[in-house]
Amino acid sequence: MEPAEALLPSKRTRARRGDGARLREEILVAADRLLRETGQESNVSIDAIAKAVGCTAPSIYLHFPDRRTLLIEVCERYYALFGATLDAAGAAADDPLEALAHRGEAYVHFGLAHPEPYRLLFMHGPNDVPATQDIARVRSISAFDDQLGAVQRCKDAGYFPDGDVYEIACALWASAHGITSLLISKPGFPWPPLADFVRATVLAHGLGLMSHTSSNCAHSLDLERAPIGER
Amino acid sequence: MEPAEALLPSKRTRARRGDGARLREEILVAADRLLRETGQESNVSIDAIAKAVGCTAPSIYLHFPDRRTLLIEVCERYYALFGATLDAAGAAADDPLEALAHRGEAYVHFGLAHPEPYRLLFMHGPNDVPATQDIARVRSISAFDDQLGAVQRCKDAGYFPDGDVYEIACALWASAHGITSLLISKPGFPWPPLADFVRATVLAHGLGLMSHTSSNCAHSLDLERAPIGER
DNA sequence: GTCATAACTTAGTATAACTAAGTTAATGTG
DNA sequence: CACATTAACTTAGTTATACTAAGTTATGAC
Repeated sequence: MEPAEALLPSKRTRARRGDGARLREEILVAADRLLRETGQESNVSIDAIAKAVGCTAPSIYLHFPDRRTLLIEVCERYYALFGATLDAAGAAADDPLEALAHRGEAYVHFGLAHPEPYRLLFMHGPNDVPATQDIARVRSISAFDDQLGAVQRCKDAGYFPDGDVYEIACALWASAHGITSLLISKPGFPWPPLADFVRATVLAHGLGLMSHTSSNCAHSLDLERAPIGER
Repeated sequence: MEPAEALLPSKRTRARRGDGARLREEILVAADRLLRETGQESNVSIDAIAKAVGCTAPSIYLHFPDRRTLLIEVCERYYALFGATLDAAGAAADDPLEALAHRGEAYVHFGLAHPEPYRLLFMHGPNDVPATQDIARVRSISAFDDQLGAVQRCKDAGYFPDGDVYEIACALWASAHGITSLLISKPGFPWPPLADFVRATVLAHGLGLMSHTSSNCAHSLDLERAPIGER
């Protein structure tokens, strides 16, 4: 029998050999809890996490290179469910354009339900965390390829005959992101009702690109794919 | 004659009485220079500013309550020109819908030309700086009222007969913001060409909301004004 | 038992924002 | 023109932060 265990709140027992990942997981869980409870990334300090876990601060650096990378991993866990959520929302509609609107609404709602993760993943500066610049990861967490599919189904149904699927997917992403991020940044602004806000954007694209030939506007859209974004 | 002036790089002479604002101005200029030179808000520390100005760190707190408020003021100076820039871009077009597209392009270009100011003013968290939540200031720096006017001119020209001007203005702002902020956040992503990107969004709104009555989509837009944004 | 080493801790550095309390010098007043 | 007032600024510090160097503990193979 080991000596009387102290009754201190969170005295961790050292992990078994080969089970070092246990602490790693506890760190992620604690950081997530702190993020949700405090609602602000800045409150999730290394010391706060260590205290919550019951280990010391330097132990965290055995499992994560730095604080930001740790936080990004916490946030990315939320977005593991993101694609499935959007798909489920889209599947509830028969019409593919309607499905696109549902996906857009679901996108915004998901972002608003988890504002700080959204902010860290999609509203950072270009040099904040290298991981957030990895294109494959960006495509993955934003469910971009699913979005391409959803737009393609619209095109297949005849919705935007002259539109470029890739560009429309980007434009709709940008719109949904714009709504989400503005609502997160400026919650006090008198925004229109959210559902109509999203729907108007999606339907505008759907209808506008449909009636493209009847345009009374001087310029055609002449869409083309770009290899890389230019400043 | 005063004793031999040291030849140190930036030995400030104390301001005259009643001219305390001189240091304030020098601080703003120096912070702006640092922001542009380093390209990252995090590099513009109080110490760095003080060193650049040639004063000591605490002197800065005689003129600004905290670092973030100071930085916001630096950024807002950029956006003093914003409204005029958008107006100029819009004035170059005859057709009001075309003008709206020009405004959108100008919006994105301005943001990309000054990414860090844009980021600090429009991509922050809700609790970062109180000043960024002031609705009047938000309307002012984003040139929202001008945008309302530009949308109204489209409606007057018959562009979106069933559309709500306020909601369309918000939607177009969100789209332009979405493009701008995603390009800032994810510069490595293979975005479509910027001009077409913006144009497609604006024209989609213009054309889509025009052809509203001919919609083959089940739902009408039934737009209505909201008093305040709900989560 | 013993020993290699995975899993941690102790003690510290560096840099950041911000503050308390003092000093310097410009200027209105006698 | 002395001199008191006080705006304008400094010196010296506190606290909080991310992160590191170097040590210690205990697990489990032998």
